[in-house]
Amino acid sequence: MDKDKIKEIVKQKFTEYLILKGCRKTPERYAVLEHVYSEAGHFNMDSLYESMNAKNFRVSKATLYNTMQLLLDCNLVQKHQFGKNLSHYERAYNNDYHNHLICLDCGLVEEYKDNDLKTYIQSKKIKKFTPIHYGLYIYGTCSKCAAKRKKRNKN
Amino acid sequence: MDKDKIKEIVKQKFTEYLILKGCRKTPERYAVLEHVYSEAGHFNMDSLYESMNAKNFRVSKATLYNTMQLLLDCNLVQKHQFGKNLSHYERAYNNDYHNHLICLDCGLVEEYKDNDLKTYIQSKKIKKFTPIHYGLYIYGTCSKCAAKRKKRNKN
DNA sequence: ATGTATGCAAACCATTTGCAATGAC
DNA sequence: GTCATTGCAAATGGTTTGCATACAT
Repeated sequence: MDKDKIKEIVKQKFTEYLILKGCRKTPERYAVLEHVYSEAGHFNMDSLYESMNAKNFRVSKATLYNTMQLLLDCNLVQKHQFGKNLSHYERAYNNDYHNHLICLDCGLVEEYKDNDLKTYIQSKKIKKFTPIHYGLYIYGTCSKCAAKRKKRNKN
Repeated sequence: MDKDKIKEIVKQKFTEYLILKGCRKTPERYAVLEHVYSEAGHFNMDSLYESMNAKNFRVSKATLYNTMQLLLDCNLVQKHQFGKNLSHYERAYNNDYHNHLICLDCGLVEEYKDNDLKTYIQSKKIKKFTPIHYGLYIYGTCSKCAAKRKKRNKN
């Protein structure tokens, strides 16, 4: 789908959510949404803050966190934690579902698509629990670090 | 398998790892391993610290973190982060594989077994990546919070 | 004897919070 | 005009680090 079309739709969804919750429709909130949906893949608060600054839209970290919580609540953003205490985020609407491969040594995160798995997980019915989203994280070593590890273990 | 038998084996594995890495076999390290394998399910650093204190084995937080890193490195412990900046851990050896259901509202974490999924994921070959372990986290609302949410959204 | 591991306290750093000023309604 | 939201700076809290002491080798 067209990127502008997607932005249009998520803006609409966000507006509905803000109205539902009785929250104000501030320019800061829409700017954050706009920038989040301009990011190609994962980002963290610092990188988002920097990229918004670079595009001359200055919001405080406090507002960034506040707005991100709203976006998480209305499922327009998904949050990830890959083992470190730095949260990663990515847009959730119209973002092809993918799992994550995380290198335990260098921290590299790769996306890994598996539609069979997606279908399987989504077909599952879990009693007494209403799933909203999920994440599959596969931890291991990327090819580069696997080589380094081998070498290191010889010492 | 018998709990004492498991402790015996992991102790053995830990010893091998410490020797491989040229690390010292200190009583603190074995005490941490022992306590970790006495925990029924998930725990965090604070709860482990408390439970070790309660059993009159006092280790510093620094040593706890240091030792946990070693146990992670040799795959005797698995680390989880359920969306908050508090890491959870659980023993990894002979611990039936299970996925996690996390309630976004109250933070409750439930285990959820699915052996078909386990088999499926483990059969996957991923190029240029060597998997060591993985985690499937399903976020949503538990039955209690789903009810509360419904009510809240009416306001 | 040597140098790694420990305990303590301080430092770190992502995230949260308190509060005065701003601005959406 | 009212009160939610913002920006700033300070606080929080899990984790990490520096360093003197203890102890495994």
